[in-house]
This record gives sequence, structure tokens and C-alpha cells, in this order.
Amino acid sequence: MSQQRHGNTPGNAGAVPAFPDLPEATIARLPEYLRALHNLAEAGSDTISSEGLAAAAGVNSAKLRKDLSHLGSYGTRGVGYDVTLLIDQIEYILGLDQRRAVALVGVGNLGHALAGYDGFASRGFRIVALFDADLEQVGKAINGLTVRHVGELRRSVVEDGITIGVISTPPSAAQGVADDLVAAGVTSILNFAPCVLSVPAGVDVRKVDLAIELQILSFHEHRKASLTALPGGLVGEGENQEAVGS
Amino acid sequence: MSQQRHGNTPGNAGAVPAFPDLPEATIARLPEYLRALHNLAEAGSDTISSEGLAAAAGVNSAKLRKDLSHLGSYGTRGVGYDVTLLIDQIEYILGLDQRRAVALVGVGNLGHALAGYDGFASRGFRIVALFDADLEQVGKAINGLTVRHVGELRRSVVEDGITIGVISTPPSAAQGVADDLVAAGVTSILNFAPCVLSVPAGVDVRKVDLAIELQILSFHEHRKASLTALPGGLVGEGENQEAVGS
DNA sequence: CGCGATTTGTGCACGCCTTCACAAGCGCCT
DNA sequence: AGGCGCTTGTGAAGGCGTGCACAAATCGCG
Repeated sequence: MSQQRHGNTPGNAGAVPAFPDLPEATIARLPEYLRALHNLAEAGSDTISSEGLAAAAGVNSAKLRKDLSHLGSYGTRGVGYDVTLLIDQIEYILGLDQRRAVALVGVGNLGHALAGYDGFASRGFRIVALFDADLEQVGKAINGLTVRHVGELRRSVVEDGITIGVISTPPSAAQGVADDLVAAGVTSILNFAPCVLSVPAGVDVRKVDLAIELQILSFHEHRKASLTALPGGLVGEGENQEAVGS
Repeated sequence: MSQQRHGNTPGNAGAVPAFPDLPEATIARLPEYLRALHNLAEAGSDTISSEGLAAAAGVNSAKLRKDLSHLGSYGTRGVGYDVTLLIDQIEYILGLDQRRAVALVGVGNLGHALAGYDGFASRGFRIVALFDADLEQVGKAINGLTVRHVGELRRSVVEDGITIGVISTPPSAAQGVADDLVAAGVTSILNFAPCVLSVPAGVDVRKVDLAIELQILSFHEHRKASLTALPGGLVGEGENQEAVGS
């Protein structure tokens, strides 16, 4: 975790926007709030109470208020939050107003689907380049983009202004790709390969392992099954839903 | 399957295995340990120290020891952990020795990829049925399975012994599918649709939102960018990688 | 203009998780 | 047999996150 004095830093308030250092848990929930807010805006809502937004995002209202209070005071007591103002604020904090350029490496089964996933474009991201090591794949067009050879990655990162790399290769190739991305200057990586990546300090890696999610569910399933067998076991204690995010 | 009293659990030790209630954080890491252990076993390692396993799984060694200590004492001081014994233990705890049957609903872009993802089969799961509401999709064969209409879901859950449902539909259809799954008796759901599902108590929902992961990375990217603009800003303090999991 | 209804923002306490540091235990070597 | 080095298992401390409960603030209405 980055070390960062933020407190008040007296004189540095220049052109640089004050950047509150939010708790990780809060950051992980902001996108959820954002999605709920977009839905509300589309439905014509002008303002929304913390209670209403919390319900739409599936969290506790006190938690939501505390999260939002970290960004500043964007609500009005007795009224609620201004939907569009809050959307702008969260999008600014998340850096989504820049429509970040994303490179995707590995257009196998999963990568192919990710390349065509429209949930990215609609939420501030543009996949601008596809790469693969397999010459069989190179040259193919996916969703309007031509797959390029992974050797061109370095040039593309600079030319296309790529700031985030997505790895959807087999695990054996993932570390090499990560090294290439880092060498090219990418400092944020989303890794779908089931393996641990080692990267230098200053590079952020988030990992999504689809099988792990199933395994966690399997554990709870196993536990529930063993509880039903217990004498007097109260079945179905209130589990509620867990969202990924560290 | 060696049974193992670990705490004290006085008299209730019947035929039902004592089920330690592990911390959620530990559960979320067990699959990671398991993957590392499989790699080690394949590489021919017989035993592994906590230090070594922790490195392979990308965690702190103290954390790993505490996690494993919750399952019981499966290590030998001065030596380390027996790889195959630990694999068996973790797989038992996670309920992976049952090769759970999984139903996948929604064979669009993402669902198609998930249906063909071999990472599931290799880690204890069998996708045994595919469903879609679109009649255009019904009847098509994907990876050896025929897509069926979502109306047959209920019967299939019973007949095929399905315990986990995966939702990869558009968000507008997700709640309906979740209701169907719950009505059919499924108590564990993995949701890829970007929306909040409401389910009765006793049903576990885990959510994976690919765009959210990118948004979190975007935040850190934004933050890093604003730090480089700071006077005397130490760029690149040690971030390290975060894994998903609640 | 004041009052009540409503909703935000937050101080506080509690519990979970992480991390350190070390005693206890095991195997090997002499 | 005894000692030494190595590794596990765990007590304790600290930090982070959550949720309650309430004071502060705003709007609308009489």
C-alpha cells in the first residue's frame, strides 16, 4: 500500500486537485454506487436519499453515507444527494472522465469475450488494442479491432496512450506479458490468468480468478450441506451477498 | 478423510464432520493456496515450508500459517507441510471432492467464453447444462453441450444435481434468472451481470463485475498521475497486488 | 418567522483481520 | 543421547472497517 501523507499539506493546494486518500473498501464500492446512480439518472430521478441509493447499490445506508462523506459534502440535509453532481464527482475521483485506453493481451476463449464485452465501453473504457502470441490469431479482426502480435505491444502502449493492460493469456505466459506491459510503461494490470504476478513497486495488479469464486461458493455449499445434517440445525441462516473486491 | 478435532467442540462429534467456521478472509485464500499446492505437487515437491507456499501464493507467511492453523495442524515443525495431505484437506474443506455440477444461464458473449473455460473442469467443477432465453441460441452446441431453453431450468436442476448457478445474462434478465434458480433449489449463485440481485436468506451470491475491476484500477491510475504532479512527490511507493474476494 | 419533518455527516464502540515476535516441537548431526 | 537449527503454531497488539445512534442542517408550511 502506498505511503502517502495527505493530511492537510498546507501550501500545496495549487492546480493539483486535492486528492483524498479513500479507504480501499470505499474505492471498491464507488463503482457500484456509480452504476446505481446511472440507473437512477436514466429513470429520471433528480435527487436520491442515502437510503434509496444504498438500496439500489445493495449496501447499508450508514456505510454509503460514510463512503460519500470521504469525497466531501455533496449531499443536502433533509433532501438527499444530487444525482448528476454525484455522478460527476465519482467519475472524476475514479478518473473515468478520461476514457482510459485499455490493451488486452491474449485473445483466447476468455479474451475473445472480453474484447466484445460492451460493459467496458459503456463505463468509460476503450479497448484500443488486442494482442496475442499465437500467429494463428494475429491479423484476425475482433469487434472491429485487428489482433496484433505481442511483440508490437511496447510501441502500441506509447502510441495509443494505453494506461491499463488486461491479461487473459494462459498462466504460463502471464508473467512474461506482465513484464512486457511494465516495461512499456503500463502501471495498472488486470490479470485473469490464474497465477501470481510479480511486478515492481508502483504497479497495481488486480486479479480475477473465475474458478476461485466458484470454489468459495462450493465451500459455503459444503458448509450448508453439513449443517442440514446437524441435529436441530437451523437451516438457512441469513447469508447475504458478497461482492468481489479486496 | 481423517477427522480432526481441533478446537474443543465438546460432545457433538457425531458422524457429521466437525466443520470449523473459518474466517471469510481465510476461505477466500484457500483456493489460492490450493492452486499453488497443485503446482508444487506437479513440480515434484513433497513438502513445502510456509515461507515457500506463501511466496507461491503471493501472501505473507504468517498469514498463511494462521490460515492453515484454522484447519488443524497439518504441518510438521522443522519440516513444513505435506503437499498432498494439505491438498486433500483443503479440497475437502472446500467441498471440491464432489465435483459440483454447475448450470450456466446466458450464453452471450461472456457466457460462451465461460462455457468453454477449461479452468473450471480442472478445478473440480463440471458445467453440465447451458441455458438461454433466446430461441436463436437454443439448440446450438457449445463445447459438447446443447443450449436449452431457460424454461427447462427447473427440471434440469433436479435431474442433473446442480448445486451452483452462474448468471451471465444481461442485467435486465438477471433477477428473473436468479429467482428461477432459487425456486429450483439452487443456493449458490455466481453473478456476472452488473446489477444487485435480491435473494432469500440462505442463498449465497457472489458477484463478479469486470468493469468494476477496471474502475478500481482507473482510480489508482488517476491517483498516481496526480501524485507525479506533486512537488517532491515520491512516485511509486510500493503497491502490491490485490486479489478479488470479499 | 418559527417549528417540525427529514436527511446528512460523524463520533464511538465493537469485531475482524493482519502482523509481529516467540515459545514449542521436530529432525538431523555429531 | 544430546544439542542445534529450522519451522510451525499462536498470543498479543495494532489497524481497518462496519454499524449504531445522534447532533447538525435544510426545506416546507402555517
